[in-house]
Formats: sequence, C-alpha cells, structure tokens
Amino acid sequence: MAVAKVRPRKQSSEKKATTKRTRKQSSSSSNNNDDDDEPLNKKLKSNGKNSTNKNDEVKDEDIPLGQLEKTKSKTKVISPKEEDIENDNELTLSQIKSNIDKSIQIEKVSNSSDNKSLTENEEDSSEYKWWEEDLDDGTEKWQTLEHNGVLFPPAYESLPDLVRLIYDNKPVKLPAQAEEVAGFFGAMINTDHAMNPVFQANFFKDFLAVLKEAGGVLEPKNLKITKFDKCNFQPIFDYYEQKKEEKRQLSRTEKKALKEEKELLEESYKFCYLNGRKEQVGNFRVEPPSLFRGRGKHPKTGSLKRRVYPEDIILNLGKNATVPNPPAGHQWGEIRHDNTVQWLAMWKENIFNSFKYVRFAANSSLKGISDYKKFEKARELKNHIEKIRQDYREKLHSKVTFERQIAVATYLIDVFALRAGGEKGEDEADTVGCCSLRYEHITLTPPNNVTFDFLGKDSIRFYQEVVVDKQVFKSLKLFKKAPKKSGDQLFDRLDPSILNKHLQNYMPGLTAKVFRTYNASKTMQDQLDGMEIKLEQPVQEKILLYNAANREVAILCNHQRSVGKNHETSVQKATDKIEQIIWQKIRFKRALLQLNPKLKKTEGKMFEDIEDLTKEKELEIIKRVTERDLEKFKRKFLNDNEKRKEKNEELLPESQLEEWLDKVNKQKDLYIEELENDGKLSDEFMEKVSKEDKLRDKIHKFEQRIINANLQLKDKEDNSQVSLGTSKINYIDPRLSVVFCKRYNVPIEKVFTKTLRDKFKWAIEGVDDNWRF
DNA sequence: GAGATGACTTAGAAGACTCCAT
DNA sequence: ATGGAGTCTTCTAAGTCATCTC
Repeated sequence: MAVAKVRPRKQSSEKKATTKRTRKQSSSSSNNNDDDDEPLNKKLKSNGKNSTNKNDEVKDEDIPLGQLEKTKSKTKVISPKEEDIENDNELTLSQIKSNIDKSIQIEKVSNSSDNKSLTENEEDSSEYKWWEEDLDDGTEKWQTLEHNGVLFPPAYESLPDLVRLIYDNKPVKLPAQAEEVAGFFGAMINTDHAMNPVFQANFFKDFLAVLKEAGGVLEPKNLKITKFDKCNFQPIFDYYEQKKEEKRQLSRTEKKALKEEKELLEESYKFCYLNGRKEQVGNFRVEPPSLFRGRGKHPKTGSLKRRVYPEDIILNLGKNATVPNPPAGHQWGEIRHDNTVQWLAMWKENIFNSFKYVRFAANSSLKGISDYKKFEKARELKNHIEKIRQDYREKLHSKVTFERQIAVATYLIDVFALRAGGEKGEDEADTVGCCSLRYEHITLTPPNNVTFDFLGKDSIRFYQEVVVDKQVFKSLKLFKKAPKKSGDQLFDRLDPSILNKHLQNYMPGLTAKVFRTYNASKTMQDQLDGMEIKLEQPVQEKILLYNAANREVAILCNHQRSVGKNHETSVQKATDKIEQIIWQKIRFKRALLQLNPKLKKTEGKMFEDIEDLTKEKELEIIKRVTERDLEKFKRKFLNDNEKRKEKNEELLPESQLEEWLDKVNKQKDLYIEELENDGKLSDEFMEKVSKEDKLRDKIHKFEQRIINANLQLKDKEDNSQVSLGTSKINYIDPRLSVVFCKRYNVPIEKVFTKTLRDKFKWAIEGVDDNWRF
C-alpha cells in the first residue's frame, strides 16, 4: 500500500505569511490587510441579532408547509403492501405541496435538456445568500423548521419458494425474519467481507438469534442449524444475481420509468423549510437493515444492523410545524422541538447504541455557514501559528514530561498532519492518532529518522519515513524508554481533551483538527503560488497543475484509496496505445520524407525521432495491432450474429468472418513488408496520402495525441493510490480553487463537480480575485 | 477530572451515471 | 448503439470535540 517517502516539510516557508501581529484580535479575520474589502468578511458578529426575519416576505413557492390551505384531493403515489412500514401512501398536505414543486421541476428540466444544471440551480436556491448577511454566533440554529419526516426502506420481500438456504445439503425453509438475514449474507458471498471469519462469526451469531426469535426452522421441522460451515448460500446468491441481471436488462424506457417512480416517492422528503426557506435534506432515507461492514479488523463486522421502525425515530420540528404522518399503524418515537441542533430526525442503532442523524444537505445554509466558519477559524490560526511553533520548539527542551509530551504532540500534529487520536473501545478496530500512538508505532533510527507505521482512521495505513527535529527525536526516545514496551502509550500524560485545552490558550476554538485544515489549505496556497502557470496554456494543462497541487494536500493528509483491481492492465493498455500512436506518427513522417526527400535537409529537426523505434519494437507493435483487430472482428462477427438471431434474420456466413480476418492479415503483411524495406511505404499507401499539407496535419495531430496521452497516463499513475476528493471536499478552502479558476481563466466546472459547486456556492459567489487563504 | 453522551465533520467504498471509443 | 472505464454521487462508518453527569 503506502510507499516509503521521506518528506520533511519546510517550516521556514511559513514565515512570509505569518508576520507577527500586534493588534488585538477581536473578530476573526478583519485584521488581515489583504482582505479588508472582502464581502465575506463582515460575518461572524459575535453578538449580532438574528437576521432571519429578512425573509418575512415569502414568495409563493416558499410558503411554509403548515400554512398551506387544506385541499381534499388525495393522490396515490405507489402502493406499498399493507403491512409495510413504508411511508403512507396517503399524502400529507406538505407532500402534495412538494409534489407540485416536483412537477414544476420536471417540467423545467424537460424543457431545457441542454442546460439542465442551470435550471436545477435556479430551482434549488430560492436564493438565500447567507454570505451576504451578517452571521450570528448564538446557539440557536433556527426559528422554524418543517419537514416531512424520513423515508423508510421497503419491507422485506420473501424469496421464491424454490430459493432456499442449503444446510447440510438439505434445502431449508426459514421464517421470513431469518431468511432476510440469511439473504444479507447470501447476496454478498463473493465479497471480501463474507470471506472474513470475524464477519462470518458475527453474522452467524446474529442470524441464529433471529432464527431463534422467529421460532426456528420451518422445514424440515426438527432441523437445528448450528454450524456456519454447513450453510450453503449459493442459491440465494444466484437468485440475487439474477435479479440484478434482470434489472440490467430492462430497456431504457423501463429504467427511466422506474427511476421516475423512485423520484416521485422521494420527492417530498428531499426538501424541508428552515425559517420558511426551502432547503435540501441530506440523508432522508432511513438506513436499511444489513450486515454491518466495519473497516479493517473490526471486532463487530458482520453483526446484524436491525431494521429501524418509526417508533425508534425522534423527529425534530419547529413548535408550530405540522407533524408528518407516521406510516400506517405506527407512531413516531418522539417529537422534539430543539432549535439548538441541526438534525431533522435521529434514531439509535443497535450495534454500538450510538445515534444516526438525518441532516441538511451539504448545500444548505446551515452546513455552508459551518463550513465557512471552519475555514475562517483555520485562517485565524495564521495569526497564532508562529507563537505556537516557537513555544513547542522551546518546550521540547522542558524537564517536565507533561510539557514535553504536549510539545512533541503539537509538533507531530502540525508537521505530519496527524489526527488528535482519541481513545478507542474494545469493540472497535484498533486504530490510532497522535495521542493514542503506542510504542510499536514508531521506530527511531539515529541520528533523527523516524518511521511511523500505524493504522489511522478507517484503518488506513500511515507509513512514513521522515527526518524530524533533533529534539523531537530525543524526546520520542525518552517516551519509549524502558520500562515502556510494546502496547504502551507513547504519550501517557495526554489525551485529546488535555491537548485541546492547551491549544485554546493560544486561540479560542483552536483544536487539533484545525491544524489539518490550516496546513492543508496553506499547502494548497503555497503549491499554487509556486507554480508557473501561464494564462495561455491549454485548460487541460492548468487542470493538471491544479490536481498536482491538490495531490500534495492529499498526500499530506494521507488520503488514500484502494488501487483498482485492473489498474495495472489499464496502465499497460494506455502505454501500448501511446506506442501505437508514436509508431503511426513515425510512419507518416517517413511518408512525408518519401514524398519530399529534400525535407531531411531543410527540416532535419522534424525527423529526429524517426529512428526512435527499433525493428523489434515495431514488429511487436504490428503484432499487437493485428491481434487487436483480429479480436475486434471476431467479436463483431459474434455480436452481429447474435442480433440477427434475435431478429430471426439470416446469419452471417463463416466466410464473412474469414474475409474480415483476411483483410487484417493482409494489412499486417503490408506493415511487415514496410519494415523489411527499411520503412519504405507502399505505393498504395502513398497514393492515399499524396498531399504534403495533409500529411503534416496528420503528424501534428498524432503529436498532440501523444502529448495528451502521456499527460493522462502520468496523472493516472500519480493518482492511483491517492484520493484527491476528500481534501477537496473537506480541507482545501474552496475560495482557493475559485480564485485559481478566475485568475487563470479555468471554468469552475473543471475543478468542482455539480455537487461541489452547490456546496461551495458561498465561495464561488462571494470571493474577490485577490483573496488569499 | 473521568467517563458518557450527543452532535457534528471527515472518510473510503460502493453504486449510479456519463462519456468516449468502437 | 454498446459497453467499459472513469467520474460523480450516495451511503454510512469512523473520527473529533463540546457538554453533561457524577
């Protein structure tokens, strides 16, 4: 996985940006000279009054749900089975309202197939630009909140009678509840999870419990299931695979119809009204029951995650909001009116007894405001980082172990972007962060080399060989001194809350995670600053540079992704393809010379690469190209005939295939003849390309293609293990990307997907060209 | 002050969709 | 038109951290 890298970060580069400030810092960033005139900057008033009343005047579209006039009509949406806890098919007023919204939206979308995103944008943001308002810092998150509750997963559908679990070579009929759990496992027997013994054991334990609850096996009557190894899930697996295949085989229109049906069902849950404004809900779907897929060596992986019922759910609504109807025959667990929190609904899951929340979408004002505050806090750290670093360098010499641990921990968090590292329970995967690092996680090699090797969040390996400050090295040695041994805490005097308390002495609100945001965005800014980007460069090249900067940040934060199974093949393919284009280019250059031999003298430079391919290489390419074409025609022959068969048409004769293959082979012979004649092209070929201009044009195009393909290949290889998305979404101040795009005339769509453009609308619309992190 | 609880952000995997070569 | 690779979105696990409780 991770590759050993020595990557000591330069501390000195900070200096320029963090000249010491003497003024008192009362509000977040207004003391930064470089952004005094920046519109976003007037926010975060500490005691400001709520600004929400400005929307008293609501547009028609924005009438709060509860205030809609009653209408008698009931609309059928879908027909869930009676006993389902699917959502009521009797629509509430608000649902009706939402459906109206929906139909408007559908109309809009269908009217403008060529400019879909624009329409959606208009629809989504009933245009509350919070970033143009003064923000208030109080604990109240909202005044009114209305929504339609949550969407439940469909009820379990029993397997057909013939599809059964096989136990001890006998088909077994299970009660529906147990069958469902067996189905969870059966559907995934081809995954890595299902091969993990811990997963299997946890699944099987919970399966047996459910089976017992449900009264045991139905048929054969006295059969007792006791051994996992005697279970054969293949028929269940095959059944679900077949279902998937059937779905895949649906026609375009059928798929579309299904999708529309699904959307209609979801429509009323997608939006809510916050202070009377329409906002998107994020995860309005209740998590379906399943087997828990823990990451890494999770002791509970495979455990049954039980179905959530309306009775389990707490809805959070405004006091005057209409309570959405629970599914027929059910009640909500609780209705709460807590306006100090951002969640719309929550429930307790059964594996850890922790809460799951339904929240606003990333493009909502509340999330946007939090995001904005996060980055402003990170920027505020600019004003303190100098002092913090100075302090921890001093304290590295402290005689007091506690102080020394604080200093080293802060150093590691600052320089290597470690997470805080809270304590973890027995029933969780063994992963660590800074404060929870143990003896065995670092190896010290004099004079001052440190190897980190531990599993971090999500059990992602953190492996780095680095050079550290001499005093840090000494301190770490001290923290590892006997009687400490493997398994012992390195920072035995620390935990995140102690560390954070210490950090807050420097800056209110400063915690360990702020360093990650700060250093990530700072790195991005420095990277972009350090690049030589020219306005007239092709956009694609500029994007590549942007991605290179993004990649540095991702590496800093250790954001990884698993290398795809066919990564290697795909790299090989790309390499082969580039070779083929080079070969073509050379052939065309030869043709050009053949047409006009004088060019060798007048434009010698152009023909320098004409000998780049050895004969052996060329032969290899010819073979490959031939092979590829032969395959292609064979496939075409099969495909064509299959289609003809379906349509009851006459099949293509074998001779047709032979004719095609013959053509390919003849072409191959021509290539080889060329090769044997030292690259002299056939008369036939020369006739086709008789014009010098056209040849030059072709050659130019080949060259462009080679450049592009090489760039792409490089990007692909560099990115194969690094995940750029996480840092772009969470760590890099979006204003950096916006300013980059503006300055270098790159369309914002090239760096932010639609979702990100929505999420970062505040940055896209609210930043001026000279903004700096 | 330690531990539990609750609420929020951050994370990679998986699934859905798109686009390009054929 | 098709199908596969690559991109984007969704899902939900796994962190952080503030606050509450004793």
